[in-house]
Amino acid sequence: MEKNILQKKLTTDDLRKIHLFSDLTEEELTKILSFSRHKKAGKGDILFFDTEPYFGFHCVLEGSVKLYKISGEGREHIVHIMCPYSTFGEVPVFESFEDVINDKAVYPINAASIEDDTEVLIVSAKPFLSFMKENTSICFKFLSTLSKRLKVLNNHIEGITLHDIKRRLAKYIFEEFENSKKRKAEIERAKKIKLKSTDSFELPISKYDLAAHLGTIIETLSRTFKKLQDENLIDVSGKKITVLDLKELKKYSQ
Amino acid sequence: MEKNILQKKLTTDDLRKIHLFSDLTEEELTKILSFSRHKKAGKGDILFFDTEPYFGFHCVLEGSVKLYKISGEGREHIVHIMCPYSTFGEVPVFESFEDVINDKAVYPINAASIEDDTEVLIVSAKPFLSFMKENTSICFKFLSTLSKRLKVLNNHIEGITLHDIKRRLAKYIFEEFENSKKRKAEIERAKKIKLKSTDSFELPISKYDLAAHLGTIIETLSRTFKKLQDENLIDVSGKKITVLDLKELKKYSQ
DNA sequence: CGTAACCTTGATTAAGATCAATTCTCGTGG
DNA sequence: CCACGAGAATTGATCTTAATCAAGGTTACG
Repeated sequence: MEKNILQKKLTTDDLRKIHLFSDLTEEELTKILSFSRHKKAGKGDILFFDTEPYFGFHCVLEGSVKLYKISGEGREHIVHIMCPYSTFGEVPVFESFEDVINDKAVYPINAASIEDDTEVLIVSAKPFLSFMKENTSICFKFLSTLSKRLKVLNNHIEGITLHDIKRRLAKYIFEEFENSKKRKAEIERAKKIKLKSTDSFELPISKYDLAAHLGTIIETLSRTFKKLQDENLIDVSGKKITVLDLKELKKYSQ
Repeated sequence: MEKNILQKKLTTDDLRKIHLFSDLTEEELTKILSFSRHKKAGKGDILFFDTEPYFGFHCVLEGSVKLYKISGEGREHIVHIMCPYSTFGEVPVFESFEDVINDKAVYPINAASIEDDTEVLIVSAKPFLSFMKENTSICFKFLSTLSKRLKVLNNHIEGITLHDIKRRLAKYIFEEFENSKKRKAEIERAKKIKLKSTDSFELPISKYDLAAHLGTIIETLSRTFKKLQDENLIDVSGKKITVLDLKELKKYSQ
């Protein structure tokens, strides 16, 4: 089973699923494919690291990717967790066009896969910049993407600076629970089946990564899970979280 | 001295100083002026608050403005401090065009003036959106603005989550010192004069605001200033900071 | 010169990190 | 099928940082 043989060839249909490219024509997508490449990554594989010379922006096709910073002592803080069809590492493209052209741009953050069989698309920045000059409509998509990201970051900062860990965890669980319900409804709609309803969901990331995302460490996370459990808001069993009191959880988390 | 009489009329020259509008034609600037308004604010005056219905984006013309979040207990965290000619509150414009059109957008953060005689320009979002459809070149400016902001926020998160207060303060002082040197050089160039060289600068914001920006409180900030002073890195006298050991300060701050 | 806003300093407390020791879980190979 | 070991998660004891509470001191300004 040679991996290289299995590696599928990217098509314009793959690109079309990416929000950023959703309005482009077949011809435009083919153009983008011509300066893009495809990469597979196992759990923990680094896609790029902070201050590494910039090549281009990435897009998750399969699996998930964490964007994180590391302190001098090796402590990690996960700023973003990217899911399929979202782009990342675009900031340098727009921050300074000159720097990209002159190969002076660098990645502003670390990125690593957090799942096995993660697949990403890598779009080379320089040809993309000239592409964009002729296809300005894509600018609006980027503006929307970056604006949403800014809002997420704002909320992230708010959480870290103004709420304690219990609240942050409660908020994470509440939001992840709502997301899981949405995803489930999506599947039911797409496959026209009815899934059995449940108040449980699986944590999509490891507890280690969750701690690093909430700005804490795994021991504290463990204790905080227990506190929420002791208050009968949730039940924790491995990665399975059962929401016992959604109303209270929501109230508490905001 | 009636304030309304003194209030000067905005001209296209005022707009031209704003990076965002720097490439626009006289005609385009006049158009923008037609749906913009001018506002004066004293120290502490609120420009908009979190979740308030969205009207449009702002730009500092004079003075400075803080963007901040507040916790349930009233603790404040300053995410950004905006200086003249920088825009803020643009995120809702791009985050969802529909929400803006349907008057469903809200401001994502609080904004207040932190100086007396602050002046801001307020650009109405709806007419601006249609303006932008015909002037897509301005998109690139916005992309650049938002990208830079994302980078700043990333660094802000990094500081808050991975560095202790002493390091954060050292970094702030180092950067502010470098800024003050740049500003001074700028003035020398513009006015063709030679200012006497110095290792001092004035804190551009109150210590209260600085604490809220560094993610701490004023008592801790005071103690941290003292620590840096005891280590002979800086000297503090009111708002005047003298850098005694720039090399060490830089080394320590990163 | 009086008072309010701002800032500093000290004593105490609390949240969460660190260190250390188990326990749990799960995949692997005998 | 069980034993083993590695990585993940939990739990406890202790320590550190920074927040809180409380009291003075400075400065600026009418």
